[in-house]
Amino acid sequence: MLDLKLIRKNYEEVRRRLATRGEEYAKLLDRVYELDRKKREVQKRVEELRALLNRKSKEYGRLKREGKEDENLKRELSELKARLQELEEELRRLEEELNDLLLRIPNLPHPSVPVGRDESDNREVRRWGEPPKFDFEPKPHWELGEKLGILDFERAAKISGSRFVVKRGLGARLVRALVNFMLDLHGRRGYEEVYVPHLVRPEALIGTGQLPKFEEDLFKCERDDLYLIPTAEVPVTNLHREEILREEDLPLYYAAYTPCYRREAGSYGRDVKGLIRLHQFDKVELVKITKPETSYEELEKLVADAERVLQELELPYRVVELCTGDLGFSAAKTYDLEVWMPSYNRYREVSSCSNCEDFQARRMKLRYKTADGKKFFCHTLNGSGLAVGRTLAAILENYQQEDGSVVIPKALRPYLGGIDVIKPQKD
RNA sequence: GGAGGGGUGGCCGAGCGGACGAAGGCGCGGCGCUGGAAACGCCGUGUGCCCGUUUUACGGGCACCGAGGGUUCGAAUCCCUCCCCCUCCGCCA
Repeated sequence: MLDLKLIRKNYEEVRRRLATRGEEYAKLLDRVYELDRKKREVQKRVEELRALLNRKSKEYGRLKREGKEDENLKRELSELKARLQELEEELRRLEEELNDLLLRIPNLPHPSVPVGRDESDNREVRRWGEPPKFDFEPKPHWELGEKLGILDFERAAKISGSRFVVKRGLGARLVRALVNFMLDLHGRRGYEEVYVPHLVRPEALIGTGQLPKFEEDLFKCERDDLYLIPTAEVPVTNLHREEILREEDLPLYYAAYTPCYRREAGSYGRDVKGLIRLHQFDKVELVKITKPETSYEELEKLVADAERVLQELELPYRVVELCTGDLGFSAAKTYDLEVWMPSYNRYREVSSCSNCEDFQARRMKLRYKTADGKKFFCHTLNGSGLAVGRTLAAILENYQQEDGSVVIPKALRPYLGGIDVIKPQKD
C-alpha cells in the first residue's frame, strides 16, 4: 500500500513513477487523490459536529445531575445526532472506496528499475556457468521423467486433472532431497527454518498483496473462508503482521518449504507439458524483514543466497533485473534467476527475489521501534530459494545422457544415499 | 460437533452507564541513591487520523477497550450478530 501522505505531497512524482508500470495505474491514482480530498473534507465536518455533540452532551449530563433537566437541549441533541449519522454514513462510504482503491494500486518501482513494457525489456545482469553441449538431441524433462519412471502426468490427471504431477520412486526422493538440500544450505547462511500453515485467512493475503486484486489466481476453501497459499511468502511474511519489532532484532531471515497452489487462470495453453506450470508445486522460500536503510543490500545478499543453490547444483543460470512493466504487484525491485533449459534452448525462471520496501509492511502494519521509541515500517523481502519442480526439471534436462539416464548432481548425492545416476526402467 | 470461559495499552491485568485514554504491575525513558551497578525511591511513558502553526516539533479536535450494529443525552461497561482464542468432552493423523 502506498503512503497517502506521500501521494498528497509528491503527487506528480508518484503518478509518473506509477505510470511506468502502465498508464492505467496513473488513472487509478487520480481517483484515489480526488477521493482522499473529498474524504478529508467530510471527515473534518464530522469531527467538528461530533465535538459539538460531545460538549453539549456533557453539559446535559451535568444539568441532569443537578436535577435541572432541559427538554430543549435534549431535542437539540437528538437533531444534532441525526445530522451526524448522515454525514458519518457518507464518510464511511468514502473511506471504504478509498481503501479498496488504495489496496489495488501496485508498489512504486525503485528508481533504479529499468523502464519497460514487458519481459522483453528486462535487463540481464550476469550469467553463471556454461550451457551443456550435447552431441545428441536433448529431450524435454517430461519425456525423460516418464522414461525414467519418476514422473507420471497421466495418473495425476486421472485423479486431479491437468497441471498436476505424480512423482514416484527416485522422482519423489529427488524432491525430498532437493528440499532438504536447500533448507540445509540456507540454514547454514543464517535463515531460520519455519514450517507454516498452507491455508491462510484473507487478511494475510491482503498483507502480502495477493488480495483484493488477484483473487482469481487463488484456490479458495469457500466454506471456511481460507485460501491455499500461492507461495510461502504469504504465511512467512505475515508471521509478524501487526507487530512492533525491536530494532536490534532486525534483520530477520526465514526459510520455509511449502507446497504452493495456483489456479493459473488465464495461462491456458502455456507450458501445458512438464513441471513448469502446475497447480501445485513445491518451493523453498526465503523471507527477510529488515530496516529500510539496509533492504537493498539485503536484496543483493538474498539473490546471492538463491544463486548459491544453482551454483552448488552446477546448473547454468542468469540473473535478470525485471523492468517496470514486468514487476510484480508488491515489488519495488525484482531479480529473477533463470536456469538454462536445454529442451527450450533458453533460460527459465526458477526464482524471483524482490524487495517490497514498506509496501507489504504498511498493509500488514508491520513496524519496528528504535531505542528512542520511534516507530517505522519495516521493509520486507522475499525470494525463491528455489522452486523445486523447475529445479528438478533443470536437473533432468541438463544432466541427461544420450541413453536417457540422468546423472545426479554431486551436491545432491548425500541426500540420495549416494546414488549418482538414474537409469531408464527396462521394459 | 457438544459444554463452558475469555478477547482491555508494548506485555500482564483491574474496571462492568458520565468524573475512564482507562487502576495496579511489568517493560521502557529520565532523575535521585552509588566508586560503579543491582535493589530501592520519585517523575514520565499508547496508537491512528484530521486541522492549524513558527512544519523532523508544538497546539487543537476526533476516534480507538476483538469486529459490526443497537439502546441511551452519554457505552470499555447494557442488548444483538459475527469473528477469534482458550479449557473440557466427542471425533481424528
